[in-house]
Amino acid sequence: MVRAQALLGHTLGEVAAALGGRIDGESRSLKGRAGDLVERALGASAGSAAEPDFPALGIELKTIPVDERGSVSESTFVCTLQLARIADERWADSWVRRKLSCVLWVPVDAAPRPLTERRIGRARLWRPSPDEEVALKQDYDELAGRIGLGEIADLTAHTGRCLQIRPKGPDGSARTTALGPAGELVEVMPRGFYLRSSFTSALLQHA
Amino acid sequence: MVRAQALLGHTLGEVAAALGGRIDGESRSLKGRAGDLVERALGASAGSAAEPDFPALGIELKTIPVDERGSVSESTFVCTLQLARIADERWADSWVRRKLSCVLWVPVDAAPRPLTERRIGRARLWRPSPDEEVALKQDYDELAGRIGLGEIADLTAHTGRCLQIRPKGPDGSARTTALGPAGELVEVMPRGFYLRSSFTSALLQHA
DNA sequence: ACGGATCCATACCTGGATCCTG
DNA sequence: CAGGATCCAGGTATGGATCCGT
Repeated sequence: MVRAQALLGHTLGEVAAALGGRIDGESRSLKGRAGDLVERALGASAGSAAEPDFPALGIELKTIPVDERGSVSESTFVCTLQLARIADERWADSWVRRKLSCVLWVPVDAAPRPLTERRIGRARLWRPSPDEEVALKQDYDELAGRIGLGEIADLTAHTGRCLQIRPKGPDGSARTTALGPAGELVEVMPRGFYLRSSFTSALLQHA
Repeated sequence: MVRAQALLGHTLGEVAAALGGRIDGESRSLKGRAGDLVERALGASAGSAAEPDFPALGIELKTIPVDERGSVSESTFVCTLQLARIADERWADSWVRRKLSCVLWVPVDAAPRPLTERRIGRARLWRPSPDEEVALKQDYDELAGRIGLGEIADLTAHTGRCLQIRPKGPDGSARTTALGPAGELVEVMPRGFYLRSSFTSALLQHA
């Protein structure tokens, strides 16, 4: 937390310079760079799989784009759908719940200016409140239930008040195998769980 | 085959130049380069997994180092041991057999001179003869049997007349999980199947 | 001489997210 | 404006084999 507070008010360009890195190029070529940069700045174990960013602390790190009033401007990716496992996994043991059990949110200015000039906001360490967890569980159960019924191909991002399912892949032609309504194999685009910005905006206000 | 014959007598440097590539550096930094180069020269689908190099033809491509008399100077890697599957897989359905069912051998001069100066020999399209297949099957059954008994940790490259098992990994610290004699989990170095050079020397003489 | 150790290229997967068009 | 599409980095796995000490 001390390290995270120390970033408050600094631009991403300053952080990059301090770490000996650069963040140049088109904005669409920089999608994950702010996240990578803050991971390095805080000493997270980058790129490791199936573990929190700070394994010893059980903390997940997320940068989150906010406007001048503190509203979140984009949804937040949580994790990939594991189509093979989701039918057997209850909320209590789900990857989504583990990922969201303890998150360090680091707001980053989302104004339309060069990444190097955007400033880092006040970091918040968050655990879901009882109300938040109920809301997440309800969405999860509904989404997982529909997948269990083989309705994955018809599931859109419209379902879910705080948690939704959206495509997650290199492009629209990506395919993975899932089970259809009659138990048959169907090819669908890989998906991921995302948090709606209304949910993350609210939790940042509370925290 | 026409393309493969066309390479006869040319140096790897000539082939690299024709393809717009280079093969510089220390010899130990060039271990797989001859193979990569000949793949490109013959239009093989490089790097694809679980498929032959020429999927439509069912042909596997292997460059093989030979001395001036045509003797093979190194063993030939066949495939990785899949410790999880090998207990259930019979020779007839094994990855080893599929890999070796039809191979285009492209001899490459193994003399101790720069890779660019080494010459390509006469390519042979090979299928195992009945005798060769019996010999391979016997070795495979013995090796797979010992693995099935949980003896993987004690298996050395001494076992097998034509097919052997040797380490295959980035370095000696690599580890994978296997089953020991009492069904317990043991950590061992990843292994691969290899053909002894006596076997490949003989098959090149016949072909 | 050869068994154990090692080296490179490339594809693939996961984790980091934001882009952008109807 | 948000659902569907996409972009980059980095680690891991696989495929190409030969190196090299005992």
